[in-house]
Amino acid sequence: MNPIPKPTEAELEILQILWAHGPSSVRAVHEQLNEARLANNREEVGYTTTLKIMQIMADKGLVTRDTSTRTHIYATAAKEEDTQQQLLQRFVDATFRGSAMKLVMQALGNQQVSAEELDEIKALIEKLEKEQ
Amino acid sequence: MNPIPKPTEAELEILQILWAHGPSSVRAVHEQLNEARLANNREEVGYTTTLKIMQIMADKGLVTRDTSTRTHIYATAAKEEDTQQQLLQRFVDATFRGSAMKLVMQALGNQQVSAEELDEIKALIEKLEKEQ
DNA sequence: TTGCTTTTACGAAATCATTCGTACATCTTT
DNA sequence: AAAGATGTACGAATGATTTCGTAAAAGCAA
Repeated sequence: MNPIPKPTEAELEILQILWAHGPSSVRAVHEQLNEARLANNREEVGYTTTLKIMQIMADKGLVTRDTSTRTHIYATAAKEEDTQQQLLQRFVDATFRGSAMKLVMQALGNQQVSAEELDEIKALIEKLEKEQ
Repeated sequence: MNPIPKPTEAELEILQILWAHGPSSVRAVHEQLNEARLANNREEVGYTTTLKIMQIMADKGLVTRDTSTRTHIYATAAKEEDTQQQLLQRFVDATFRGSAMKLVMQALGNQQVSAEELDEIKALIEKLEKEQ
């Protein structure tokens, strides 16, 4: 919950992989990373680039690592939801001048949200309204 | 609607001012900018810094400018909602692995949204559900 | 053991964003 | 007209991020 240093784009990409796959070696992250990049026609990067960024992330405290074996194993330092929450706050401020409501309206209007998901959101709203 | 080059943080800050105030001179933007920065205890910047960034924005096509008088007047090249939509798409992909629903749930759960705004969102959801 | 592969570490280049100094043009005031 | 204020243009310094080459250590295979 303590404010996390803001991850850069490359760092966030790696955090996503670690959240999705759990603690991983640099090799495993690197392969996932380039797979995702290929799927989005972006440039692949070299192995030592991925390694370097993960080392920087460890320095910054974005990830922890187990160095007890030769192949170090990296894990995220913060929960996905906590990090998302902080990034969301910054994004709302920077892009929607602080209005979470505008962001939600835009997201609902133009992004892909299924009928079931809409129901879930409605249920959450009703729960929130009761709490007030 | 054509994909806009991704604005940097400094550029987005200036876009916000232009959206809020309409076409403006560098001087006017600069004053708004430093006022906002002061209010958030961030560093103020020099006039030529603001000028330079706005010139770069014109080069990139983020803004247009009227140079027919000595004091150039800058205006945003894209509508606020269109730009927000594109930034939102990128943000959802980068931070919520593409799940707009997760983003909305997080935003509703932890950001400040008033009861009236919740009602508005609920109304939008019901409208969307009818359309399906 | 000797050579091949995998891994980490480190440093430096390349790239991108931000900042500002300086120069020069134009307008305003006296 | 001269002085001062305000404006644009441009280039370069600074700082942050990303990229990768090279080296050394550790493990593996013949």
